[in-house]
Amino acid sequence: MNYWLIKSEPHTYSFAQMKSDKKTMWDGVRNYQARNFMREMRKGDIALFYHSGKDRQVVGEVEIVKEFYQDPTTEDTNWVVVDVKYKRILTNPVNLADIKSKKELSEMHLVRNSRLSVSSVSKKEYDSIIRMSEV
DNA sequence: GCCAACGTTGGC
DNA sequence: GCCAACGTTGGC
Repeated sequence: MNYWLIKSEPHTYSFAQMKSDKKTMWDGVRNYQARNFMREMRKGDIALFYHSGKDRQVVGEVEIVKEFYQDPTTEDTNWVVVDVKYKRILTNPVNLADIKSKKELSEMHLVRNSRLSVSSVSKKEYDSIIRMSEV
C-alpha cells in the first residue's frame, strides 16, 4: 500500500464537501508530475487531504477507490483522474508550519515543491503526520 | 497583495 | 535546442 497527498483550495473543493459527497472524481490535474503520481495510485491506497491557501493544513484522509482513467472533462488524452472516497477527518489538523518544523518531514514534496498538487508520501512521513494529528 | 518557484510557450 | 517572457500556484 502506498500513501499520497492531494491538495485542494478549500474555496474550490473543501474537505467538508468531500465528506458530504462521500466519493468524488479527482479531476483537473494539469501537471505531468502530479499526473504521473495519479497513474501510480492503486485501489486501497490512502491519501492525505490538504487544504492550500488560507488553511495550509492536512485535514483528513481519503481512499483511492478507482484507479486512473481518462479525465472526462477534457479531450486531451494526457490527463487522467482517479476516484477517491472520504475516509476520516483527522482528530487535529496538521499545519504546514508544523510539518516544516519537523526534520523528518523536510524531504516531503509538500515542503520541497509547494506547487505540486498530487504527491507521494512515504510510510514514515505518513505515520509521522498521523501521529502529529493525534497529539 | 506580493513575490518566489515552477511550468509552458514561442521566437530565434 | 535554448532561453526570455509570461502565467499560475501557493506561501507569506
